[in-house]
Amino acid sequence: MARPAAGCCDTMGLLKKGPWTPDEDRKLFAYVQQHGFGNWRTLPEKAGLQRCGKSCRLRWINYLRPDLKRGKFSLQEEHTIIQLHAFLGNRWSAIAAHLPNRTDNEIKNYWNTRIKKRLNRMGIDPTTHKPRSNLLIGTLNHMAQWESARLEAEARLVKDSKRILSPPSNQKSSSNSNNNNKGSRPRTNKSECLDVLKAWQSVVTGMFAISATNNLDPVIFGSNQSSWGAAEDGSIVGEELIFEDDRSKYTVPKLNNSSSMCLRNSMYHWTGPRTGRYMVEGFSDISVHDFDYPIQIEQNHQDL
DNA sequence: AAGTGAACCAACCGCCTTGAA
DNA sequence: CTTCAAGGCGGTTGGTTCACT
Repeated sequence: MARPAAGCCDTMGLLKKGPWTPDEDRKLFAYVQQHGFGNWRTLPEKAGLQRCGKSCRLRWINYLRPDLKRGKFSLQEEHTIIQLHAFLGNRWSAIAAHLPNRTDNEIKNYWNTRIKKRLNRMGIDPTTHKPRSNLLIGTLNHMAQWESARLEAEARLVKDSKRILSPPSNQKSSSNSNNNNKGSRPRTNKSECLDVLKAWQSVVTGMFAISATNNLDPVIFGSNQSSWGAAEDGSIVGEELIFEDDRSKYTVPKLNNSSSMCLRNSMYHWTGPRTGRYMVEGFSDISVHDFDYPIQIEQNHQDL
């Protein structure tokens, strides 16, 4: 095919390239306003521009079009982009079709410079929208250790419970030669395994807290199958963590006897009574999976 | 104040699709 | 059916601005 150099109708190298000047913008805008853009190839000459038609078209579509909405993307727009990208992939024009007054170029830039990086920081593959395996493996190893410790502690609890229940009432544990090797700390019905649970909670919430202090987005780890429940006696201590940046507010509720945390469908899910708060605002795209756990989402006051 | 790297974004490049001849 | 022009699209580049040291 005797086709000119791809991408440009300027075969002689006579046409201007690079940033548009205000004067060029005025000429293009005035011409399109008056005549419309019938044929981009012939438009530059008619409009008195030393540009190729393709360049004019791009300038009009991405910058001069009067219906363009410029400036910061709202949280709602960001949600839409992430969700549509999960379905459509890098089909920017298709995504742009769902975001009135935004250009595909703008969305593409926003994705590549911000959302993509953020997802990466969170250990989520921006292409597949799933947790990255290496992070997952590391996390799973870590979790496996905790799970192992938990099971061990639970086994010890059961064992201790039997021992506590079995002696006659007149025999105190402090006088029991089998039970005095670690001092005479009185037993309570607070199980030892709860220390593991507390530690686990501090690790999990710590992840979020660290993320917050580093001005990063919360990290959501995920896997499947493994599950973890909260203490049954409600003795876990710790406060609900709330932190926020200029756009979002994140809440990590404390675990107690009426709430629990588990892994399912590659996500952590907290369950429990409604607190009026939400888990991780701003990432509903990530949370939208076919799980049957209610996730509280509270709209931020700033956007939406 | 100067230097440096990161972040941002406009614009370009090259390939693909579409529709007319 | 083939060819070709034009428009459309996504990837990439490079200049500018910002933040930090």
